[in-house]
Amino acid sequence: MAAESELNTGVLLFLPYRALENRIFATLAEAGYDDVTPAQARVLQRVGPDGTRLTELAEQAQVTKQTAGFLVDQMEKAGYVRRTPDPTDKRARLVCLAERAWAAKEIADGVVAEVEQEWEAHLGKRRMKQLREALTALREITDPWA
Amino acid sequence: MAAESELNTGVLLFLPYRALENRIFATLAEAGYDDVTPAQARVLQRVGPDGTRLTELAEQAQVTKQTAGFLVDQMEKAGYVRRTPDPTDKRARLVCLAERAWAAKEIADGVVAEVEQEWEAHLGKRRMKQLREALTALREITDPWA
DNA sequence: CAAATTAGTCAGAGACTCTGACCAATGTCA
DNA sequence: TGACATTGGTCAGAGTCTCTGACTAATTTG
Repeated sequence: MAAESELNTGVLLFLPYRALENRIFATLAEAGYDDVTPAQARVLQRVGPDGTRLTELAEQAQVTKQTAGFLVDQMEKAGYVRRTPDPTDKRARLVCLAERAWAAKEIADGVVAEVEQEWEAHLGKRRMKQLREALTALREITDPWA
Repeated sequence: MAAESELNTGVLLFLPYRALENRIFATLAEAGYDDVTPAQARVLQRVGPDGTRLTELAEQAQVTKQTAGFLVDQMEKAGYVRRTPDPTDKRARLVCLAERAWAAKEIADGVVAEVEQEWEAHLGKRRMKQLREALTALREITDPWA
């Protein structure tokens, strides 16, 4: 290789992202949550505390509502979510986190905190803060739901 | 929502990454390269200038060699890559970029440059530099091939 | 040289995602 | 109010992606 960092910013973003994701899945699997697939997790992550509609989940996870429905079906069978009728719209149902999801989420949050600490230890408090600050600002122009 | 940024660093990394990826695929598709799939692209990205072995592609893209082989087969048919015998090892073959891939890569590189400029315009030169600097440092502990 | 390793393929199955066609409830507006 | 468009969601079918397991051939190691 030649000079310092030849990588484009996309790859630079992706590398740590994937490292974190891998850690989360590995820890979750060890703890017995080996039945969540990455595809399911991408949807599960977006379920809000008061439940979220399928269509909204689909949009945010960037899949079709059919796909989202398919994944929610599986997660429902596996005990991660529940569907409850939406009181404000008889067509809709709210996807809500069930017990198993809350428990898994607790573990996942723990891993995230752990990894963030490792990163801060490596970068130093100042650069870690700058990183989060820049990424948060970037969100304004890259996150459609910001 | 409550305070400022409640999002964990993983999500923060993923959001801009996906925004960039979406832009690349959209532009590529407009330019007639609508036959590369995301899965293929993840492998294609890793092909070095002098060709790369299937096994190495598989490792870096984090898929099995069977999967990598399957994707390379398709890209070979579509004219994106070529397989040439590895002069140093009769078992192996080198996957090399073909004409169509070079052309697509040029477009993709253009989009990346464009998006990076937009980001810099939004963040300012200083914060963009800090961002890349922090990400590059992070690579030391998150990139197995660093 | 025999044994272990490494590069890659073949076969089959499961997981993921999409398009198209639908139904039911809601919203819009003349 | 009542037709029409929109929105939330499902069903059916097909194509894509990925994995596990088993196997061949070339290379490396002791």
